[in-house]
Amino acid sequence: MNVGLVSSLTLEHALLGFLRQHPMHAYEMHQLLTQSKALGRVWYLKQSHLYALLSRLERVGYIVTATEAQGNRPPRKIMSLTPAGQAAFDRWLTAPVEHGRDFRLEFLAKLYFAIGADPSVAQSLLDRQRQACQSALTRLQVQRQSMEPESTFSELVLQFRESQMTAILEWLDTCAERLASPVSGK
Amino acid sequence: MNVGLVSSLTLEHALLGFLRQHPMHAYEMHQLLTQSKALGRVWYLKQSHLYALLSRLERVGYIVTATEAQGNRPPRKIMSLTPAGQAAFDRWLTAPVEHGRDFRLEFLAKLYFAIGADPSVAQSLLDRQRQACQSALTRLQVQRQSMEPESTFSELVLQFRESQMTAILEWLDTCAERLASPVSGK
DNA sequence: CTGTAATACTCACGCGGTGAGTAAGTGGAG
DNA sequence: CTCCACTTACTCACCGCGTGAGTATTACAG
Repeated sequence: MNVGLVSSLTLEHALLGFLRQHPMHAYEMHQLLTQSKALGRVWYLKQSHLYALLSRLERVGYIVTATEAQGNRPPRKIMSLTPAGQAAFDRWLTAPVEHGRDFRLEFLAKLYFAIGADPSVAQSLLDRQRQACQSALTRLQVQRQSMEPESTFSELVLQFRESQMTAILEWLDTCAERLASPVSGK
Repeated sequence: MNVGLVSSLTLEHALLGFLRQHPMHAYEMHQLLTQSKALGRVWYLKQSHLYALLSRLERVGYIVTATEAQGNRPPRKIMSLTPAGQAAFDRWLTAPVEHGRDFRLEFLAKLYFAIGADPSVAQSLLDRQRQACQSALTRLQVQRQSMEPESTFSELVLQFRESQMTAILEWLDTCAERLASPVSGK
C-alpha cells in the first residue's frame, strides 16, 4: 500500500533482532533496550514509540502477535517473527549503510545484533561496510579534486566529510581486529 | 507560550542569517539555499518547508513581514529581522553545538554564516567549538577508561565516538588555518 | 489497608514535512 | 499575435510520527 512505510522502516528492522532470539512481548523488549548498558547507550525509545513501531512492523507482515490470555489480567501480546520478518532482518543485518550520518544509530545497531549472532556475520557486515565506505571516500576525494575552488566553505565541507569517513574506516578496522581476537568477554 | 517551539528552533536560526544581509522574501531565500553551490550542498529545504519555518520564526517574534503590494500582482511579503531576531542569531552564531551529530548540518551552517560575516567571528566560533569538543572528548575517554569491560559492543561504541570527535578536532584546526591565511577566494 | 513500584498496554493530540495546487507576469517559437 | 512554457511568489490540506498522559492489574513493603 504505502511504499514509504516499508522503505523508511530501516531502523525498525533492529527490533526484529530481539524477536529472532525468542518471541517476546513489547514490554520485555523495552526493558532490554533501556536497561541494557549496550544498545541502550545508542538508541533510546519511549515506550509508546516502541509500541507504535511494533504495530507498524506488524502491519507490513514482519511480525505476528499471539494474544495470550492470563487469568483475569489483561492479556499479553506475544510477538514473533514471520518468515518475511526473518528474511527482512537478515537482509538488513548484512546490508551496509549508505550515508555517514547513518552510523551513529543504524550501523551501531547492526553491529550490536551482528555480534550477538555470530562472529562470521559480524565480519561479513564489517567487510561490506568497509567497501561501501571506501568507495564513498573515493567519490568525495574525486569531487574535491575536480572542484574549481568556488568557495572556501564548500571545500571545508568536503574536507569535513572526508575526515569523518576516514575515521570511520579506521574504526571499522579496529572493530574487525577486536572481534577476530577472542580476548575478552560477552 | 510553547517552550518547545523556541528550544527546538536551533537550525531555523540559520535562516535569520540571510535576513541579516538584507530584508528579502521567502522565495529569494529559497533561491539562495538551493542554487548556491555552498550551503545548498549541506541543507536542502523544500519550498513549502521553508515557508513553514519562516512563519514559525515570525510567530516567536524574530522576524516581521511587510506586505508590499505591487500593481495587480499578488503582494510580496518582505521579511526583516527584529532586534530580538538579531540577538537570537548572534547568540546562535557563536554558540558551539553540543553533540557530534549536530556537525553535519548545524555546525556547517554556523560556519557558513560566520565566514560570510567576518573572519573574527569565524575564528571565535572555531575556538569555542574546539573547546567544547576537547572537553567532550575527554569525557568520552574517561568514560571508556573507567568502564569495566562489560561488553565488546559498548567499548566499540565509545571508540567510535572518540574517533569521530578526534577527526572533528583535527578538521576544526584545518578550518582555522584555512581561514587565517587569505590564500584564496570568497 | 494504604501507597508505591512493577507489569503491560492504549490513545488523543499536535506539530512537522510533503505533495500538490494557485495565480499572475514574461519571453520566445511559430 | 497567440500559445505554451517558464519564472516569480505563495498557500493549503493531509497524514504520519512521536510525545505525554492515562489505564488496569498484581505485588509487596510499612
